[in-house]
Amino acid sequence: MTKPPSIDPRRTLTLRDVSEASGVSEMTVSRVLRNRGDVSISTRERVLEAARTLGYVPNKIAGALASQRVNLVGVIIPSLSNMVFPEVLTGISDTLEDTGLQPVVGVTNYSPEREETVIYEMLSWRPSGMIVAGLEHTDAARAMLAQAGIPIVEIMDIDGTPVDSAVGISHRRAGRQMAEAIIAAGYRRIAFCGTMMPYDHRAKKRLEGFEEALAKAGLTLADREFYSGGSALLKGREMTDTVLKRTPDVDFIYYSNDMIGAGGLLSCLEKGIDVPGKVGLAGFNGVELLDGLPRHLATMDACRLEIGRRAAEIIAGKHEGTIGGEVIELFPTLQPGDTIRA
Amino acid sequence: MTKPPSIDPRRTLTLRDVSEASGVSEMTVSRVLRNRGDVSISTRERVLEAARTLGYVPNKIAGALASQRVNLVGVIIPSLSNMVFPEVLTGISDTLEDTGLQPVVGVTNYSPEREETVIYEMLSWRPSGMIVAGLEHTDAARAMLAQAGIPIVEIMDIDGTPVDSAVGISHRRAGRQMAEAIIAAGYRRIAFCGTMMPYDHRAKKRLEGFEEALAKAGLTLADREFYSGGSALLKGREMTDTVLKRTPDVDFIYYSNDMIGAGGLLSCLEKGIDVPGKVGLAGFNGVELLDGLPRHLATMDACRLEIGRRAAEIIAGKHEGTIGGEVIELFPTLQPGDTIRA
DNA sequence: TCACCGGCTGTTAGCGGTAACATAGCCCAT
DNA sequence: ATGGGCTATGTTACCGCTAACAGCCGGTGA
Repeated sequence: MTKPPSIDPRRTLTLRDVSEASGVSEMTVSRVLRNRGDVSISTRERVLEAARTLGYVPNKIAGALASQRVNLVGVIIPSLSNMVFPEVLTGISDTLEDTGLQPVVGVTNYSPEREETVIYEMLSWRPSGMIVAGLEHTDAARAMLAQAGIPIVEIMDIDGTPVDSAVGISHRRAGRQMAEAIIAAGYRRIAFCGTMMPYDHRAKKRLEGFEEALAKAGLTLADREFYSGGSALLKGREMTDTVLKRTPDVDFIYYSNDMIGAGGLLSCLEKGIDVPGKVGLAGFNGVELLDGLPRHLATMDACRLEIGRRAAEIIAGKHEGTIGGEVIELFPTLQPGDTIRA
Repeated sequence: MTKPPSIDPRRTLTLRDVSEASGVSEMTVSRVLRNRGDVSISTRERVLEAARTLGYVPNKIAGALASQRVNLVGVIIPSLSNMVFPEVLTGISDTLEDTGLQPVVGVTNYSPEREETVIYEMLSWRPSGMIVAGLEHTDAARAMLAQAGIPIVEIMDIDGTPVDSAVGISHRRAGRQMAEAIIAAGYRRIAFCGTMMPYDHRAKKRLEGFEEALAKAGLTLADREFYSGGSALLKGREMTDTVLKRTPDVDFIYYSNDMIGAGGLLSCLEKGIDVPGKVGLAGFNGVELLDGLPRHLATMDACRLEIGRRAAEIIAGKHEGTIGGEVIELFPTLQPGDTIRA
C-alpha cells in the first residue's frame, strides 16, 4: 500500500520477485535456493535462471529469524598482529569449511571490558557456537556465555575452569618443561624477557611454571625485563642488550614469545656472542618466521592449527554423544633448535 | 499454543520476558534498550534492572529485519598472514569504533572464486557497506557489489576502475619510483624477486611500473625469481642465494615485499656481502618488523593505516555531499634505509 | 470550558524468509 | 473403482523486533 510495487528499480530483491519472475510460489523458490525438498527439474531450472538474471541475493537475516538457525560461529581473540591467532583461525576455517558454518572474528586487544562488549555483540547475532581465547573473562562475560545455550569452546589454555569446553595446552607445564630442559643443559644464570601486558594470562602462566621448575632446582631468575607495544623484534633486541649489560653473567634468556626471542638472537649474533655456548636462548610459539633466521631459536610449538581444528570440531558437533564440557589437552613439543647446548 | 510458556528454563529470552518482568510493553523495553524516544526515568530504570537480572541479550537478527538496518560493514581481504591486512583492519576498526558500525572480516586466500563466494555470503547479511581489497573481481562479484545498493570501497589499489569508491595507492607508480631511485643511485644490474601467486595483482603492477622505468633508462631486469608458499623470510633467503649464484654481477635486488627482502638482507649480511656497496636491496610495505633488523631495508610505506581509515570514513558517510564514486589516491613515501647507496 | 500540546506508553502491522501442514495430481495394487 | 502412497507445489502462521501511529494524561492559554 505504502509503496507502489516495482516502481523503485534499485529496491533490493526478495523471494517474491524471483517467484513472480518464474511463476511459482515463494516457498518453491526458497526450496530451490536451499536445495531442500523435492522440486521438479524443470521448475528448479526455471527458478535458478530467474534468480540468476535478476541477481537475487537471499536475505539471511530473514532466513535466520524464520528458521531459528544461524550458520555463524563467533571467534574471539585478543589480537591479529600476533601471527599466532591467524593460524588458529586457519585451523578453524579449514575445519568449518565443509560444515556450512562460518567463523566471524572479534578482536579484544587484550582488554577484558572490550571482550565483554564483543561477546555481547556477538551473542546478539545468535551464533551456533562461540570460540573464545583464554579462560579468564569478566563475570558478566562468563554468565552470558554460560546462558547462551550454545556450545562454547575456550581455547589456547587449559589451566583453569572452562565455562563449557576447552582445547589448549598447559602453559604452566610448558614453562616448566622449558626450564627443565634449560637446567638439564647446564645453564644456571637464567633471565626472562616478556610482555608486561597485564592481561596476557598465558604468558604469565608460562612464567609461573618456569619459575616453579627453577625453584625446584634451587634457582631463581637472574634477571627479568618487560616491554609493551612497538616492534617486537626491536624490543627483543633492546631487552636483550639491557639484560646482558645489567647482568653480565646471565647464561640463558627465556623469552615469552618467538618474535622478541628472534630479536634477541639477532642482537647476540651481531655482537659475536657465542650462542648457545656463552648464552642460550629460547622462545615460545614455533612461528614460521624462525625458519628464515640465521640460527634456529629453541622454541615450543603451541599447537595452534590443531587447537583451531579441535575447537571447530567440537562446535560442529563432530563429537555427538558427549554432552559438551570436554577438556582437550594438547601437548606441545619442545624444539631445541640451535640455541640450547646439546 | 504449541509450547507451554515459561516451562523451559533455558529458552532464550525475548523482549516479552523483559516486558513481563518489568510490567511494561515490549515496545517500551525496546525503546529503553536502544535509548530511543522518551521513556520516564523510573520506567527506564525498572526495565534496565529487569534486563540485567534476567541476563537478556537482544536479538539483532529480529531487530535488523524489522528496522531494515544492519550495523555491519563487510571487509574482504586476501589473507591474514600478511601483516599488511591486519593493519588496514586496525585503521578500519578505529574509525568505525564511534559510528556504531562494526567490521566483519572475510578472507579469500587470493582466490577470485572464493572471493565471489565470500562477497555473496556477506551481502546476504545486508551490511551497511563493503570494503574490498583490490580492483580485480569476477564479473559476477562486480555485478553483485554494484547492485547491492550500499557504499562499496575498493582499497589498496587505484590503478583501475572501481565499482564505486576507491582508496589506495598507485602500485605502478610505486614500482616506477623505486626503480628511479635505484637507477639514480647508480645500480645497473637489477634483479627482481617476488611472489608468483597469479592473483597478487598489486605486486604485478609494481613490477610492471618497475620494468617500465627500467626500460626508460635503457635497462632490463638482469634476473628474476619467484616463489609461493612457505616462510617468506626463508624464501627470501633462498631466492637471493639463487639469483646471486645464477647472475653473479647483479648489483641490486628488488623484492615484492619486505618479508622476503628481510630474508635476502639477512642472507647477504651473513655471507659478508657489502650492502649496499656491492649489492643494494629494497622491499615494499614498510612493515614494523624491519625496525628490528641489523640494517634498515629500503622500502616504501603502503599507507595501510590511512587506507583503512579513509575507507571506513567513506562507509560511515563522513563525506556527506559526495554522491559516492570518489577515488582517493594516497602517496607512499620511499624510505631509503641503509640498503641503497646514498 | 475547551482545544491543544508535549511527554509517555501502548497497539498494529509488517520486515523476508521458513516449518509444518495441506493439497493436487498421478500411478499402482487390490 | 478404490484407497494408498508418491511427488511436486501451495498456504498459513509465525520468528523477535521496530516504524508508525494512536491514545492517554495533565497542564496551559484563550
